[in-house]
Amino acid sequence: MAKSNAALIKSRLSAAHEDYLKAIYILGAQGAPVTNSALAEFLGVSPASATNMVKKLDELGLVEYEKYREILLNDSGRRVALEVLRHHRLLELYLHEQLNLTWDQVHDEAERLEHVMSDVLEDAITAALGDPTHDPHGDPIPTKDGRIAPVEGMPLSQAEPRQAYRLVRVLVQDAKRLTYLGSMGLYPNATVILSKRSPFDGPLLIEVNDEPQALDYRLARQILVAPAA
Amino acid sequence: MAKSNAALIKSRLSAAHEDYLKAIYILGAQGAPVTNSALAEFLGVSPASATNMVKKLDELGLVEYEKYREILLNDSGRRVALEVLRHHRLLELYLHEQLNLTWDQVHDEAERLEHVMSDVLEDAITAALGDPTHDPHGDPIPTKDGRIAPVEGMPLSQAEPRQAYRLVRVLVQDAKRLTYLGSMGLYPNATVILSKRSPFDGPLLIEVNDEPQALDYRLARQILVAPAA
DNA sequence: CGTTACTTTTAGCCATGGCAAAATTTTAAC
DNA sequence: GTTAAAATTTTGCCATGGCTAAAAGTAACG
Ligand SMILES: [Mn+2]
Ligand SMILES: [Mn+2]
Ligand SMILES: [Mn+2]
Ligand SMILES: [Mn+2]
Repeated sequence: MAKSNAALIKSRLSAAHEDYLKAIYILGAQGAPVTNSALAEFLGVSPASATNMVKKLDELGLVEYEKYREILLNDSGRRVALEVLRHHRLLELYLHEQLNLTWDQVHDEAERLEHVMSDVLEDAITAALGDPTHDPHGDPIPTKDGRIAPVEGMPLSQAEPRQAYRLVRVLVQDAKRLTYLGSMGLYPNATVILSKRSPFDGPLLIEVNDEPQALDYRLARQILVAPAA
Repeated sequence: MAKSNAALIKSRLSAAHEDYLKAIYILGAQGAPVTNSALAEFLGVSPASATNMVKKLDELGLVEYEKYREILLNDSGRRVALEVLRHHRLLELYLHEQLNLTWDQVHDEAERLEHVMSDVLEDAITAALGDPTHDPHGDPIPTKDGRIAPVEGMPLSQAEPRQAYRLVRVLVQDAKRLTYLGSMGLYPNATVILSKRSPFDGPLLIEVNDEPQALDYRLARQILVAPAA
């Protein structure tokens, strides 16, 4: 046979297919079952459109799917999803490190580039970055053979007061919020100390690299930290 | 008005639109009138498909077109074409210079990336390269405001024997032939001397950076040179 | 356990950008 | 000028990936 089955499948996948698979992976990684409506909302399409595409992905042998049930990636689908996610996060890091795009600019750019990147370019970027493991938001970059580091860290909202933590990951996606967090120095590897909690899920008083800052509780839940080394 | 007319038009253009406009520009720049069949062949689509798209481009106000006649870009269309061409050639150079792709790999990659590159990325690449004027094949890069340097150089096939020339541009597109030319050192800025012509449009004996080489006449016609400084 | 609210699928539509085959127009040859 | 060849357009088709509205299924509540 000239091509592997995997290569045959992959060559037929459009950007839409890839975004759906990646979305199913990301939603699944968040713990909850992947429903049609969650998928549709995540991708900004109608539920009818999501049903339509999920049926196609099932026929292509990329997801396990039965009407009205949870949508599950199978091994083939997960492999594709992780490859696209690798592209995305490598691109985000490259754009940030080598081309000085800000961490709130890189997502939208990577969202398009991820679908048109050749293997040669993927390898060139990997080499230029020295085989990196995490993107600018602290998200782990899947390896070329489809492995991905487990989620580390706990929400800053649950940190012990007065302990020094290292910021490991920012789950915030919104560009404006990222800009704001960056203005406080809340990037991966920043040193963060929780000085004081407010009652009623109120704002946290924190120190970021020794600077005092106030941080909204909802944002603090989306910032993951680990005890400082 | 919130957006300029130009911005309104541009936001609706697909990769297909952009490739057609770029193709019309490139074919036109080669001197001959742009016919439907030439356009179809250049893009690898059927003549019916080309007709269909050209009609759309006419309706969008990007080309001047009347049935059975030559296809002409108007100012709007030329502006778009030059912007896409700028993307293409900036990308080719960036991929070659910064990511070490070979000059025969960059075209296919740029052909896809050119359509999904934001203004921010374009500017970042421009800055990283120091506002370059020519791509790895010696093709001029249009400026951001849509100007493009005129074609310089004469075909190597018409060079004066024993004179030192500087290679300025390689019109060859085929990846295999580019690899071959590269193996002889026939890159832009190489010093080339025509040692001897063969009769009957036969091969040329040349010196490339002081190394003797034999070069097919048909390839020599696609290599442009200028008298060495 | 039946009714209601919610989710999901189905049905039918649309725009895009391809194609092949047939019809038409232009061009070239006589 | 007529005719044959070549180029171009028209016609009708297809796959893709959206959408809305209507139908159907699932789940939750009293
Ligand atoms: Mn995407
Ligand atoms: Mn990220
Ligand atoms: Mn292109
Ligand atoms: Mn080029």
